[in-house]
Amino acid sequence: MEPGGTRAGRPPRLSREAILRSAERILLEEGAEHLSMRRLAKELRSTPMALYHHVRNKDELLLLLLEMHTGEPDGTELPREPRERLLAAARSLRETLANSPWAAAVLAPDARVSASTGRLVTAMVDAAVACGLDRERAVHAYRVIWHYTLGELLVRRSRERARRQDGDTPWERAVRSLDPDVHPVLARCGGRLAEDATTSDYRRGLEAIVDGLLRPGAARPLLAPPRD
Amino acid sequence: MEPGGTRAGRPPRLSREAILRSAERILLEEGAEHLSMRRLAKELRSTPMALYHHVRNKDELLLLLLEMHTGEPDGTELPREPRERLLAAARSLRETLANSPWAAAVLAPDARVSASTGRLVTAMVDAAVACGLDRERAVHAYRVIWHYTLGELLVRRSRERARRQDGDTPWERAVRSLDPDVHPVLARCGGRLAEDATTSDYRRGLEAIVDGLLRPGAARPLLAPPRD
DNA sequence: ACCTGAACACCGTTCAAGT
DNA sequence: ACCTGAACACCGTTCAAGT
Repeated sequence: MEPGGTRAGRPPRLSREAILRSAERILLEEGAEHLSMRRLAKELRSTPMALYHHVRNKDELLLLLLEMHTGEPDGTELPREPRERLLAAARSLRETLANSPWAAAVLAPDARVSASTGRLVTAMVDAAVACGLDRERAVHAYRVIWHYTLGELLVRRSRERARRQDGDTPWERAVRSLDPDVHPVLARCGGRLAEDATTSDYRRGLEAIVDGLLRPGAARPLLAPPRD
Repeated sequence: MEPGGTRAGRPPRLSREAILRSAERILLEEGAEHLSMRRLAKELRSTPMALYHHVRNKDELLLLLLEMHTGEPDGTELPREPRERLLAAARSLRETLANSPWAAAVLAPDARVSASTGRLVTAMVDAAVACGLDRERAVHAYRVIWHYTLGELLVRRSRERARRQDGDTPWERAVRSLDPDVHPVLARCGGRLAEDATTSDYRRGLEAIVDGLLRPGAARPLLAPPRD
């Protein structure tokens, strides 16, 4: 219903790009818990509602941020040998997510965004097929690895966060203040069993998982007879 | 500074127990996202601040709720054979967490509460030792299994939540509204790769992982020579 | 078309006061 | 000792209006 189409009305001062840039700065420098629409608007010397003109809502904003980071290929060359390829893709996935300090915060509420790292996911499924699994089993193998990787990521994150505020998350304070007589388990091991999860721990676990998924027995029929 | 010690001052109308009961009701009937101190106070026909007299803060409240559920032994008898015992303990852990619909919401922000299911955790470590792993490797094995279990739990939860609101989380709406040309990966597989994660998928994966962790090669020295 | 301001319906938590 | 009310410093989002 307009004459030329483009270039009508007031010229924009904000842009989706500028918004994403600012949001990323906040995430990196202040952490995911400080990213809010209001805070972001302040950062841009604008009002909360101006943002809603460039982004549908906060969820879309987070989605775009995740896509921005994981969308760009990370350049690592994957090896050709199938098993090594599977391992390398998994490690690369973990690293990609670990290197955006906020990815975990975005993933936690809705974990299936896993798919946004498509290149690595398909690499993993293909490598699993090349290892001799049928398609169904290959997808299953990918999912097992993804669950392991996500779990490791989230646990490690929560430990780091706790340590960063020198051991005084509200949660930790709460654990410490519990009466050990009434809550023996929590009080006793408030974190002990989750020692430092290192990269080499992840790798060791990953190799065990992959070996397990590729073991000869993996080819047996899916509906194993129930034992009793 | 008081005469008899006990029974001084105004008689309590609220109690920690009553608060926890109400909180659980809200969690079960309305979901974790509706549990707030204010909402809970309203439920109890009281004020937000009255709660703080019985509970240090919201974190402690969640902690107590988790402990309440996972503290009570779930009665399942674990088999004696070590490998089966390991598997059964892991499955039981998953079930315990899966059956409190809010456990995931509590775990997500700080995943190391894993420890609150102490009986199963120690059962797993002990079973791993009985399977022939040394102590260090047994703890590592437990952690690998825990990471897998947590990841699976969170992914499954997020799918269920999405489905419950017949496929219309804000997040999903955001994914759908993305321009597929600009964000090909997310738009293409917005959920496809994370099909229905079933209990049998979990079990299959768990068995593969356990077999991998217990494979003969697991006994080789931890610092394997780097391949190149 | 792009932006603003005020408003709605919420949060967790602190502080000073009441009984 | 237990509870209340008002207040502080926040949220995400909608709606009506301005330029």
